[in-house]
Amino acid sequence: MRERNLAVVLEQVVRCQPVTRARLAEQTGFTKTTVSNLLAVLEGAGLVQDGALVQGGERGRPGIAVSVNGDGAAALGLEINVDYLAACVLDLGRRTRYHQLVTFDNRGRAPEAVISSLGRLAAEAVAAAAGQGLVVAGATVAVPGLLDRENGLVRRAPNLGWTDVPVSALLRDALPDLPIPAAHDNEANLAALAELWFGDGARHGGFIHVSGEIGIGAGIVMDGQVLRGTHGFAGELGHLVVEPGGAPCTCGGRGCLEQIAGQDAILRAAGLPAVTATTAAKPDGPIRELIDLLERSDQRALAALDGAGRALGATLASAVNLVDPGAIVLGGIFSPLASWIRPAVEAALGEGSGSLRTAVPPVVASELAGNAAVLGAAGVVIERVIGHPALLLSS
Amino acid sequence: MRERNLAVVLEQVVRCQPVTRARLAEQTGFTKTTVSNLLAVLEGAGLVQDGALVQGGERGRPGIAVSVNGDGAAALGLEINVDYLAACVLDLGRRTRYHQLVTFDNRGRAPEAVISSLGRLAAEAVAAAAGQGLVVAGATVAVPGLLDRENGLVRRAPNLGWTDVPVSALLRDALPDLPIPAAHDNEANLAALAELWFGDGARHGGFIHVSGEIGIGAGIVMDGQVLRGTHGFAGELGHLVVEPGGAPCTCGGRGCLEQIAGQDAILRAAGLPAVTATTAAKPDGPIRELIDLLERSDQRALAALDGAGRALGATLASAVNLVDPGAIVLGGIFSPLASWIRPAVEAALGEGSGSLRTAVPPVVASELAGNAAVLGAAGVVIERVIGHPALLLSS
DNA sequence: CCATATTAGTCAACTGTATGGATTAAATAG
DNA sequence: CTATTTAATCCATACAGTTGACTAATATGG
Repeated sequence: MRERNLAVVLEQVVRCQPVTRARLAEQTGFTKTTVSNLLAVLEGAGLVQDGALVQGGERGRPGIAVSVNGDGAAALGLEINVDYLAACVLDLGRRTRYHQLVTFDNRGRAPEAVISSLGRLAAEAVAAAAGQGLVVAGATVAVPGLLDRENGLVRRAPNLGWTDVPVSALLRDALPDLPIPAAHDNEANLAALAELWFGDGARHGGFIHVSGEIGIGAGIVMDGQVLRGTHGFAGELGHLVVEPGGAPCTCGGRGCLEQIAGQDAILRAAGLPAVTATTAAKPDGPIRELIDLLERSDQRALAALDGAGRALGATLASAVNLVDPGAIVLGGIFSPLASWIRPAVEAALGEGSGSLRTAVPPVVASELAGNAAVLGAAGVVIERVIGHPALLLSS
Repeated sequence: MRERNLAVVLEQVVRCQPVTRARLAEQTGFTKTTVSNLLAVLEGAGLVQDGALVQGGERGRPGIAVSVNGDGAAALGLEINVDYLAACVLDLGRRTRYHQLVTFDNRGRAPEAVISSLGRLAAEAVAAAAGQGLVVAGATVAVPGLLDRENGLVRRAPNLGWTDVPVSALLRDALPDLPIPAAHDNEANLAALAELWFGDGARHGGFIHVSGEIGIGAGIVMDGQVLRGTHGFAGELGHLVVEPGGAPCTCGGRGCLEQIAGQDAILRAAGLPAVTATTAAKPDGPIRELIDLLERSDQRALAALDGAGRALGATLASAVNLVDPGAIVLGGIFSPLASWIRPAVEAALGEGSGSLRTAVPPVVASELAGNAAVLGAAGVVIERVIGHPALLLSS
């Protein structure tokens, strides 16, 4: 019971950053006494902090501003991707306190070796956090693959060549004991959640985050949660059929979106060499080249993006009819390409989604781009801490 | 706190129908004393009942079987449709205790008049329930239209010709005071929930319930909840595009599924006269005629269903890739037509959904058919009672 | 057949947690 | 400087679930 109420108060503090105890009591329905008691516990755990005096209304005693303690607990976000490893540390105020990305060709490397490297990266991050007075409360790893949440396995990560790897268990060994045990989740889902927590996805209620990487994935966020599906395979936007009977796809189907609007397809259509694996929106790389062409108004490149955008928009129209999102967020490689691809997406989306609804959801570009997954991973930990502050009481 | 714990215990009782107090204590984590106390409260409210002795393990004192009181509280489900009104009463054991359907052409009738008729039907149902010793705890109305849950309005019910009707508020006036205030919800969503609660939808984890009526709708159930979407418009399966550039649809698009696999389209393709409004799967009616043709192996009718099934399957493939359901449930008119339409649906579904996933979800026919919506409406009330038993304590 | 082990359920005292009302603290208004 | 208003805390009370002992009802085994 205490647990739940601690969470309620902490959530409220997070939502209304500097709040007085009196206002918290109003909002949560607890008495002022109870709020004070609960806050005392949270303060003891280093989660909240008293601040300056705040003049609430007109007259009367000013209240004490309570806010989240940005120098207490911290969250470690990790990411394994095809050609890099990344780590970041966020404090409870959701500010980035540390960020590191090391290029690394992980294809074919043994999972244990990769996780060992990741463990070193994580240890550095924990040390850096400690140097800033932060205590890392937990960690989450973003992995590009399908996972089995029941057994804590990464079932298949085709681009890494992994099968049935217990990533979080391995990481738990590599990392010093954390109050919140290490976990892993799908990269696309975490990127979508990052958009919810750190981007402006929250303003739209629910949304679909489209992440273009090697394939095209989508994270569907509704009611503050990712739609995972029965087996955790939801969001396979890239394999919706755009051209019935079109080009064959690796999935066995024909005319999949991925074959038309995927990274390789776009590059090819723009006359650039396709790459087998690459990171979305990295400062250098083939996308940079593509953007150079686009900025020079290269006709072929512009046409490539128009075609991809139309296909993407048509597919998204199906998704909009099914899921009714409040917005479409373009992430991954689509984020830096947004200015060129958005018009076509919006046009096709408008045509395809019935006029029954009042308005077609707006199409916006993600501001997080390539960092979305790591941020989302750290965000998961933050949410855990906020939802279960009791986990940090023992320390 | 009491509220929550009462709900926890009651939920557990519902799940494991005849259970002893000792087993409940194990399952819920409460102590035996607490379980006894909570059960005493629930028994006082007429929600649970002690039964016969039960020999639990090998030796030792036998336990007392606790089960849901089927003769205490009851749920009233109502339905407004284009050409009929329906009511049903379910007890907490989920048995149907009363069921009534009156044919009624509701098109063009004033909402107030319709709800007044519905109120009479509801009053009869309440009286019939009382005659069986049941006390109706609450009611929910199924309405064929888009609704605004924030303000409790039916925003648009095109087939009824309604706009912005406060259905539940009107019904609250028409019905005697109920412990749980009357509510309304979308027909398609309630049908999907009925499949979850009364059909075998629960076995599949999450599923998509396709209800063919005049249009084609879908209720997407995941994690025990309907996916509503940001504006409540989710599940518009009928307006996914199957034939880009195909026949124009009422929604403004072209080549929508509804124009190929909707009731009118199927009837037309089978050489039967189209009807503007009709009830899914009613014993008589055009669907009956179609089934007669099919049973006589009429080629044209068979071809019509094959075509519709292929289109439906192709569309569902998109939905499967996006949402990853554990099953596809064919409801509405598709339920009685399942034997003829399922093969084509499965074939198209198999082709369209990528081989990334282990298995294509099974396609099954709903057993509830036309009654799904009313049952779902009553089910909502049952779930409310089980989730908030405290609401019935005052009485 | 009776003692013992085993399981189900209840009773009485205890503990933790939130509530309610009164109290202290700190500001503004007149 | 006093009255008023708002913020936060203190203390006694009530509620709810836990703990451990106790009674009840069955099966096992000598």
